[in-house]
Amino acid sequence: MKKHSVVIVDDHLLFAQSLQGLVNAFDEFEVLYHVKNGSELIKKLLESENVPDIILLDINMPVMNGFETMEWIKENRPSIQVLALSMDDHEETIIKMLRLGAKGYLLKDIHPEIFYKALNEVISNGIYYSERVATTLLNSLHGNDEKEVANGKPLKDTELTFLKLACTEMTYKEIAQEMCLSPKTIDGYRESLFKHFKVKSRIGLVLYAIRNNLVNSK
Amino acid sequence: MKKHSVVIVDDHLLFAQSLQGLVNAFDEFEVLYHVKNGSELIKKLLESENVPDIILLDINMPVMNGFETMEWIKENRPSIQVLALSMDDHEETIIKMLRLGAKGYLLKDIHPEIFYKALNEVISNGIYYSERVATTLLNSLHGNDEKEVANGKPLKDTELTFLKLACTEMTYKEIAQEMCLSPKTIDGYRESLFKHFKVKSRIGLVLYAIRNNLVNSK
DNA sequence: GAATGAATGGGGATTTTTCCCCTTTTCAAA
DNA sequence: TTTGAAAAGGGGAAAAATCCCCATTCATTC
Repeated sequence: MKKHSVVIVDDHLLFAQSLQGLVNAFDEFEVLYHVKNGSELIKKLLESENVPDIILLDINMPVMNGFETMEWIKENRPSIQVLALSMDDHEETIIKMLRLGAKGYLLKDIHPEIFYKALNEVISNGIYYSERVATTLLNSLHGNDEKEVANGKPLKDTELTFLKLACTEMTYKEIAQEMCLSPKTIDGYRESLFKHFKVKSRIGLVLYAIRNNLVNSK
Repeated sequence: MKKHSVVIVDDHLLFAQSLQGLVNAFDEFEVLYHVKNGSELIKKLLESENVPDIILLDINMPVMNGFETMEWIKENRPSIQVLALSMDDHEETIIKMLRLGAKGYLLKDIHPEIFYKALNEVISNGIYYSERVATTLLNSLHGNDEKEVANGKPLKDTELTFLKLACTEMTYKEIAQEMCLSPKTIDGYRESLFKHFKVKSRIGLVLYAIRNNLVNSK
């Protein structure tokens, strides 16, 4: 029986190496290779005709993160089953990744047996949702429509730009100059995002953005 | 030859399991057991007379984190060599952990061979500093005295309490009420921390606190 | 006892943030 | 071509944050 091939994309070498050992311990799976980020993955995929069955994709990586990488895979190698792999259990991150086409979302603190189950499920069913991820998805649907819009709708480019700058020590006046807009327009963005995220102050906005990975916190 | 015994403390089961496989693959080491947090570790240490040689200690854990656990080990099982294990490469975290008595600080993205080297070093030399950690330590010493004081001196309890509350949507007035102090005293803390951390605004303070794990960002 | 320094707190001014109500411009759908 | 919604921008005021200078208390040290 031919083993299902797995590729690991994770910048934490220790984790990647350990994970590779774990996967190889399963009879049905074997690791083709592992790479440190999306760029390296794409290079490997382009230069090799050996297409993996499954990609285990970390989200938080330097150089090219999981979201960008997922987009590329969806566009160029749609047949590969991608399982997102992250420590981040925030709703927005999970939803974003699944919308981009990931077939499952594994939290790094799951039990190895569940991990094994996930690999099998994604091969046989083309999808794997853990209970926790399914619950998260349900919760996001059960909220009122307002919240659904709030958490599901992607931010416009200008809003995201503003949000990133709001997560710095710049004043709104400086942000306005930076974005070549009137301070009043910036004030409009601010008010809009306050309502959108249900926060009461710029501090709340920054905390929300960081907690939900809308900006790089580090 | 008796193998050196290793205990893993990490809430990421997948990582812990994988790491266990890696350690067991080394001839000189074997994993005694792994636990999910500090509380479980202490329970195991107390009920078993089999004292491990090395503890691999994650820092970010629910229930009982790495700092608290380290303090307990230093107090009650000082003979055990503890290697801190974290994704967090921020200066304050590293220094805090080493001051608490960790014999080394491993970043989770290190190469498995370096990991192997670290295990051996901590057995033979009682200490292992990676180049990156050593550099971080050096940088923290090479800064001017002001910075050394700023980054090395632990915060007073009141300041830390204020800092945590400042990382919420509360106004200073509300924080003052919460801490049963005059708003003016709070203003003093604020100004002091601004200078201490070289930030210009409350936003800057929040970002600094989160980036340096002075508060829980999530 | 005097000096030093930290913790606490006040006065007061300026800047920034926050909020609400409004107008103009733009741009695409009807 | 109209119309309607979204984006951009404005006025103005209240609240919060920021800053600087200073007073009191209290313990420690010289």
